[in-house]
Amino acid sequence: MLDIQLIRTQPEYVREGLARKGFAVDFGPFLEKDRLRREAIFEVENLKAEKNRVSAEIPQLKKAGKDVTETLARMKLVSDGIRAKDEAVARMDAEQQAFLDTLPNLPFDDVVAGGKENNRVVRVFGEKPQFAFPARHHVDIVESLGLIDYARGVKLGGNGFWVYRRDGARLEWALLNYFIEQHLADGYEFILPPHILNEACGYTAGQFPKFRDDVFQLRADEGAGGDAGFTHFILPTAETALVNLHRDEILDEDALPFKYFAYTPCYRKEAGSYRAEERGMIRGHQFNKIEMFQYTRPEDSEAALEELVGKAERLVQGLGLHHRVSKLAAGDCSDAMRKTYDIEVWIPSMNDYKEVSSASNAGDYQARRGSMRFRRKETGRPEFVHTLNASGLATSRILPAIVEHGQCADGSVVIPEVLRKWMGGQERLEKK
RNA sequence: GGAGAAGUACCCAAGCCGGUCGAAGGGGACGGUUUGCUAAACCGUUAGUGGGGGCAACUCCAGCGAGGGUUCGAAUCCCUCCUUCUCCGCCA
Repeated sequence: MLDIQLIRTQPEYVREGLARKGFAVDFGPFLEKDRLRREAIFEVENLKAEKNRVSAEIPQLKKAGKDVTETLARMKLVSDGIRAKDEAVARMDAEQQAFLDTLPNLPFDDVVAGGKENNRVVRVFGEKPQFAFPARHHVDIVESLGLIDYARGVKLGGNGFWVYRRDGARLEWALLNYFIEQHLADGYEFILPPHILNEACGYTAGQFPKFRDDVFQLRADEGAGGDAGFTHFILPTAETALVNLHRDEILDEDALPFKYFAYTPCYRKEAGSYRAEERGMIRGHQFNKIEMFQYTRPEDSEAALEELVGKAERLVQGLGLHHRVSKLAAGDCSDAMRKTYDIEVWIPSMNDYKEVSSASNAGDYQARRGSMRFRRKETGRPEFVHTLNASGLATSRILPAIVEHGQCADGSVVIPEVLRKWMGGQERLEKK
């Protein structure tokens, strides 16, 4: 959610920022409605003040033995007026909130306008691997080595699911261990959150109401639940859980920044997004990811974003995978984000880079939605924190990259050094 | 899953047969007096927050788990939901 005060005082600045995201808006009608809304609030609050005043007098009048029937009748009218005006204000509030909910976050000033085509590569690590033999697709490799069982994944869950087996499961787990070890070494707190979250979590993250259809929702029990009959959903990323950890809290300034990481599978519908070139495990309904998350003071969030990107990059570098880092144009950032870097790893079979981490600064957008604040010692006043998130990392594109980058002529795969201690010391994945 | 009980400010807790109750009391915290220092004692302050109006001083509204309802008036009565505790059942 954007600061309504900012829209009131600098509508043109906000309009321009949103335009860079490709979001066109005219605040004229909004500001006029906002004015009427505040007028109505003023009126109804004056009525309430009168009601309170007279209500305090009634017992005294009674005590003095005066007849209050006329006063009661008059107050009945006042109360009816309050009720009617309250409803009108509630309608205006709801309309205003609905409008504010549609507004994406404002990109930072250094984020360029436009979509994907304006993304800029800021760093490159390593080079594209060259093979002296016909390089194979990761699906062929993992199937021939018995690492991933696609057919049975489909049997169990349908298209978009797979089963890790033997060294495949072990490699997946080794990756997660490698990530966890790094984050612990960097002083991040390890979180294992619930995977089933309530409605408010989706709202705070900025995913609801717009992206409700992208997640798996759980139908409420008979008689319970919200309008649509859904009260909970399965998280599409651990970010959704982590951003809600401190919802409705006022934090100590001294305790900031909070640095968290969480492991969860991510569950996504990915409806209609299947593409032939993404066969395998590039885009599934369930994938494993470790998510990093920070709560910072506003003045610290830019540095925190660089820290998060750096951490994600080092993880990929530790695996020896060729990758690049891009700064996204405004239109390619998620709605809730002010600035985003993507880390993309080279997938030889696709002749392309695929995202393995996205690091973003949400500014106070999520903090406003979820009311996450800290008390500024200098002023004693609460302020909204900034929230940042970054994958660190998603495995489902790392594992294909590892097997394709490390493949040998004999069909075996070299295991990255850093993972071997979780692979029983094995150096290679071989046909058993 | 069933049956009970409870949710009040930073914490504990009174109020709960409706009306100067936005809320007694205690603890804690903060400030002060006393003091060689500390402690103790005593005095004082302590609803934060969100939202209106006002240049401002200031003022008003909301708020006793959440949301509705009854009433001129609700912490107090009614309904729904959430959470916690106790007991029973079931179970990894």
